[in-house]
Amino acid sequence: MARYNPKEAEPKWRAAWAAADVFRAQIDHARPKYYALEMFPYPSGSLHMGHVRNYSLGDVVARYKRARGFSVLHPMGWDAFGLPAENAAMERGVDPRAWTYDNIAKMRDELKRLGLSIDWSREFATCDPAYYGKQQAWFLDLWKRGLVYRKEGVVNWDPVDQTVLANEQVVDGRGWRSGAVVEKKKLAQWFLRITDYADQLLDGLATLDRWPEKVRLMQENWIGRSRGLKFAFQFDGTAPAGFDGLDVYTTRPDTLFGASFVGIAADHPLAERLAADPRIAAFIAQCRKGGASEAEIETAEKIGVDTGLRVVHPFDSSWTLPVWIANFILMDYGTGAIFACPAHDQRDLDFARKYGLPVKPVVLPPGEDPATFAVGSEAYTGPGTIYNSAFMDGLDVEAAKAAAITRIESQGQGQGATVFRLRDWGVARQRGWGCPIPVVHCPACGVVAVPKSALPVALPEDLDFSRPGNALARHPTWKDAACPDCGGPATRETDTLDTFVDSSWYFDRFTCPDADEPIDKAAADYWMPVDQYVGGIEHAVLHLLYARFINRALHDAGMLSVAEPFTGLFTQGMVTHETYRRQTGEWVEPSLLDIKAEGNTRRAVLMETGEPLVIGDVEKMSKSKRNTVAPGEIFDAYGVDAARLFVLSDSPPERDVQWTTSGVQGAWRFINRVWDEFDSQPPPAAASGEPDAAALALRRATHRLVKAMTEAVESFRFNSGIAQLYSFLNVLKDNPAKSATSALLAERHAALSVFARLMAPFTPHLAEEAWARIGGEGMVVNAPWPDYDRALTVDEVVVLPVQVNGKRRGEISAPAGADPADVEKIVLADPEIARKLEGLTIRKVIVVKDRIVNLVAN
RNA sequence: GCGGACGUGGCGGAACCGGUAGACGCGACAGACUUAAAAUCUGUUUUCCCCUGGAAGUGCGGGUUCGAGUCCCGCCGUCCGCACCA
Repeated sequence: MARYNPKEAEPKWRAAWAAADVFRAQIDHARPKYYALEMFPYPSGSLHMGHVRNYSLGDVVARYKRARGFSVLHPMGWDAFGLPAENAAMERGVDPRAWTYDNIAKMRDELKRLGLSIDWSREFATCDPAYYGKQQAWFLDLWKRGLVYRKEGVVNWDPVDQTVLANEQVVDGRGWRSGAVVEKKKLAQWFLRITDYADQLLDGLATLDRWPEKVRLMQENWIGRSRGLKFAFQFDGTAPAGFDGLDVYTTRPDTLFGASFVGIAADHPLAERLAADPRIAAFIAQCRKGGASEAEIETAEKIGVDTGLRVVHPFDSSWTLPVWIANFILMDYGTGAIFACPAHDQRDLDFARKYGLPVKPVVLPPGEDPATFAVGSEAYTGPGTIYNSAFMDGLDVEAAKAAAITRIESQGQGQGATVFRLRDWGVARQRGWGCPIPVVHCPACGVVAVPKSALPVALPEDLDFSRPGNALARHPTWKDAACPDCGGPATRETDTLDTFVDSSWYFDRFTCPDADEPIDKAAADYWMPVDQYVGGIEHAVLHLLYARFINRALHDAGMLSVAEPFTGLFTQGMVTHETYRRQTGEWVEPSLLDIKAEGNTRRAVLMETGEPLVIGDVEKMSKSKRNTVAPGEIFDAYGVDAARLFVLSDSPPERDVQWTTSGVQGAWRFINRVWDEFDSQPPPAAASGEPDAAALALRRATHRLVKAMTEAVESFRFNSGIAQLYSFLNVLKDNPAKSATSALLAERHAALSVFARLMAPFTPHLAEEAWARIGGEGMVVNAPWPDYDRALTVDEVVVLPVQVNGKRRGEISAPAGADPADVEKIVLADPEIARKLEGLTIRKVIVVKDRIVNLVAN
């Protein structure tokens, strides 16, 4: 049997594709367009299996759509700014620019080796001045439109990376990259007004019907829209200087008559104003000390201090409420102040019980008696009828909310309000390896935009990264500039933009990588939106929310016609591997060990010494657990197609896939068996006469395969599709060329031609080699996806299982589409089934056409 | 605590609309080829039993239905996201 030789075939076909320039994307209004995109990689220097999976998945889509006649855009670039380059520079004394471009060169070679259907002519890196200069241009446009502002504010400070983090980049109170506990720091910051788009971003989710429900939900929760009432309490007696009233926000205005006290955050300006009182000062200090980590919040007891101030109830001027400072109220949500209704809010209840404050129920649960209903240690938050509430008595919760809002509005004390959890996006980073914010600070004119003619504001060549901190800020001359307005001496802004800004519009730029404007509208109008975006779930709220925001902002600035950038999103699972440790606890990498199987148990030993190892959990491939497998080594051993095939075949794409050596060997075996079928097929001979039974059966199987594969690819069930290819190969093996009639040989040739086209998105190199072997015209990459005849996907005679009372008791054969009455006759005439029915009377016969027969009998 | 997803052989998984549960692959076992091994090929492989057949079986307990892995109710478990959000 001839072995398939990927070492020879794979480079040959990649060269052939490149020579024919087949993947160049071209605007062609005669054809439907398709934009397939995978999240672009950070150029870390080496390809890992996660990349192999991500880009193989996207490549299946891109190649399939090409074969279906779409004009396809499938580009690639590099998310190239960011801290790893600075860290490499600091640790090894290399230049971050050189380090990054070297890594890009290495990874480009590895990616090209994967045989992806990429239009490489559109490649760029976000650290190219030609890219970030255009980013600076639209940044200034957004500034002009009021979407960029500077504000002194409390920011999340990562003490390890020495930079500011956005809220989205703080996970469990720690920096998303460094893992360091985040500190609060006051700093002048640049913000993008993402909150202006909160409603749009939320409502837009409803239109994204080809996004995973999970991601839409995560964004919905992150944006966190809530509707309620914002109103001001008047102080009883003299108001503290500078305070007319006390603004609070509530989603439960229906419970206003259950008010017990008013609470403010420790960071609230009023609390700070009262800090002259040492008791209050001490309490504020105590609150600030408390960490923001998950565990601390979980266990933190609700504590507070009474300010001594009192405010007047909005619906009863004779009723006053005490004002407390409480640790469970957050300054950065709502107004940083609440009115508390302990009977119907658990936090308020815990607090009220601790400090002996009143608990007065105002919502009566259905079926409860108002005379006896009482709240114990659990607040009642369910539906019910309002009572103890003057003008709201008898209303249900929703009606009471509306009534309370109307009354407050008519009193001029406040109004219905929508509040978001989403905060504006702090985009400035105190880093040298990033896109400079294109402004100068002039002592006379203030903050002044750099004119577009002077863009890009490029990074200097000679940044010093030997020490932590902002290399740009300490550069001796770079920041010196003339003010564009008055010409006087001024200082450049030394903050750079968050790298998530870089990745928020690269897909737009891919449509026109050489345009003078940031986005060429004609090109973007043709290609956008991205029809299928593929990437990891970890970007569910970071990148995917920012990109949606920026795209909308650019749309509103007239640069784009499309508001939502990605109409289809697919989030793929991770690549995992078993972990192995020595008895001492040290991790051992897979290449150093041997797995021995005894029956159903497996044992791992160190290859060199035979030392037994502990087989641990299956986890995401990571350097720290040493459970990685280098793609390059797999490509060398089995070829690229085997690696692609395995990561695509072994699990559904959205789930994690477990890398195993035996699995990739299975894929390699399949490739050789496929090759053997093509290799053993003699040159096409004239088909002789009518196809015989075997040929017809093969034809039907082929049409069934096309149907199954088409449906599997369309619905991202690539693993099932590949299983169909495996099954079909078994059919081919059962009809070998060497013993075939000439009619069957002709049918085999047709089947192989279909097979080559169906496997092309998955194993593109093998498909070309196989296509050439059977004399296919041109390259398979240019061959159309095969069609199928629905009539041929069903057999003429179907085997129907026959159940008696729901249990399988036999089967019969019937013509496809046979009338239920005829099927019933066949069933009743069957002696085997008659035997099973002995002593029973048939009560009912259910015939499901071409599927099953069920006899109900007793 | 809130929200969501998922529980199927030794393993990854299939079963798309409620219609033969376990496709396909991996592993294991047996056989062929071989001096031998690797590779390759052929076969078997959910469990149990009184084995020409039969029973049970998709986390557990109920329900709907002629028929449930699939739908409904209640538990249990695993994973993910958010988390003092007023």
